Amino acid sequence: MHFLSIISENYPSGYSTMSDREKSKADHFALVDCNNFYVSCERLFNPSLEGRPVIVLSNNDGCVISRSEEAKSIGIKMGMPAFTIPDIIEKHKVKVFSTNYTLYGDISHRIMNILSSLYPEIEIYSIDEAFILIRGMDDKALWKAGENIRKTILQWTGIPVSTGIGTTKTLAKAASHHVKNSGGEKGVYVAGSGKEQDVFLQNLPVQKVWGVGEKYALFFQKNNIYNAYALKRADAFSVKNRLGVMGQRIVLELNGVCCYPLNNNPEEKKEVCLSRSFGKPIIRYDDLEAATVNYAGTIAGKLRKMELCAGDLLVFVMTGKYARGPQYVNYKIIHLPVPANNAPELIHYTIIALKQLFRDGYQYKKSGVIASGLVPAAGRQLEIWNEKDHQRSDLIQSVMDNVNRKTGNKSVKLAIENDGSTGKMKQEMLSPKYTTSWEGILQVKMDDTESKAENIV
DNA sequence: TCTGGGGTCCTAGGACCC
DNA sequence: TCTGGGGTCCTAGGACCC
Repeated sequence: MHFLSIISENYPSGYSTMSDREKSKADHFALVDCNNFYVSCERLFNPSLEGRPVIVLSNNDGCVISRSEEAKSIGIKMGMPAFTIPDIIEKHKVKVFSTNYTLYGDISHRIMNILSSLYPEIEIYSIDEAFILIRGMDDKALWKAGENIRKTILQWTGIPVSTGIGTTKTLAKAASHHVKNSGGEKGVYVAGSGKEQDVFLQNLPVQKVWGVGEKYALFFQKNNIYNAYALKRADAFSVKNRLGVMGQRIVLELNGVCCYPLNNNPEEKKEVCLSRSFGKPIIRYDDLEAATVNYAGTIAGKLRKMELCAGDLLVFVMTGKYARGPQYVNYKIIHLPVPANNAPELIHYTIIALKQLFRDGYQYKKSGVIASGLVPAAGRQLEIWNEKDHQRSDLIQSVMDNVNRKTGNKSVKLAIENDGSTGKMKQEMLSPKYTTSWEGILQVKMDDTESKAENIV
């Protein structure tokens, strides 16, 4: 049965009735997106990587998470496990990097600063993307603005970006997708309006529309909707019946009805999570505890930085989902008697949970801690019975924080926190922290005939 | 041997209340 | 066959994002 067989031929009433002229000058969203961001970061400090296939791997050197154009063209797909492609790497001399978040985070920060100096109405959407609001420009001016963004960021940081522009975030996303696939050398596309926009949307497969994942794509295809244009013309209310408001919003946004305004003042986080796969499977309880306790300690630090306390702690453990042998996945939620953000308490409850979760005879591959029920540290409710212990833990923590601030990171830590060697990640091809660590700074050698940059670490 | 990690939002259904 | 009805709050799980 095709639930979407009623396709609305006319614009549903109640939608925007602006003239084309008014529309063209309306507010626009621009999505600025760094091209192959992690690879571009690696190339910044290693020019010999230009023109070569380069990839960056996820934690534990697991999957491919960033690819240069050359790597894409030889068939390396996003998310491929690295161990399945040694022959391609060998044959094409692919340069492989472990992920270096310290470096990428720092470059990202610089780019976002530049962008927000150009356009103060900005929403940082991910490490390599931001939405900005551009007001009162016509198409011609929008193209110019996009080109200027690209030129400025390239000149000031060396990172190439592309910009997609449209009257909603979904249209801006679609435009950005178009830039990357059409190899537009200007690095800009404006979704435009009328016939031109229809053609552009017809060329966008429905599964590439922002908000359409595997399940939604399947549903649309079953209903003969294969591209963004067909989805735009689908009846928003039929879609809502089957997919809920999320589906409806996608259709509305494609029609230029804004459902997702710019969020330039993101509220505080709702949860903080830290989890890792282990380099080697863990069998003993002590090792599992040693690895997991550090996550709790790190989360406590993040919470203090955000001036938040956690009301609940979720601790989980799991065996490798691809491993042979018995499988085990379990979690435990602990409601803290008093919201906390000091390491001693979070670690205390993490251990209580872990002891209940641990079963002998399994090869653990991953564990994690999620803090939720976050409340502002200043306004938290104290519980009279626990106040004494609580204040003691807070005091210990603040003394440690003070010492660490003066003497450097983690020079004082709890005895139970360890050096992180248990369950350590595999990172065999890590580049230096070029921009955030003295040891990582690039050294330049000059002689009479040539100049070359190399890093001696 | 080797397959990432950190998020958000929505919804259905259960518990509970009057 | 029929067993009250309506409301709120919470939570687990699903779907999606980068």
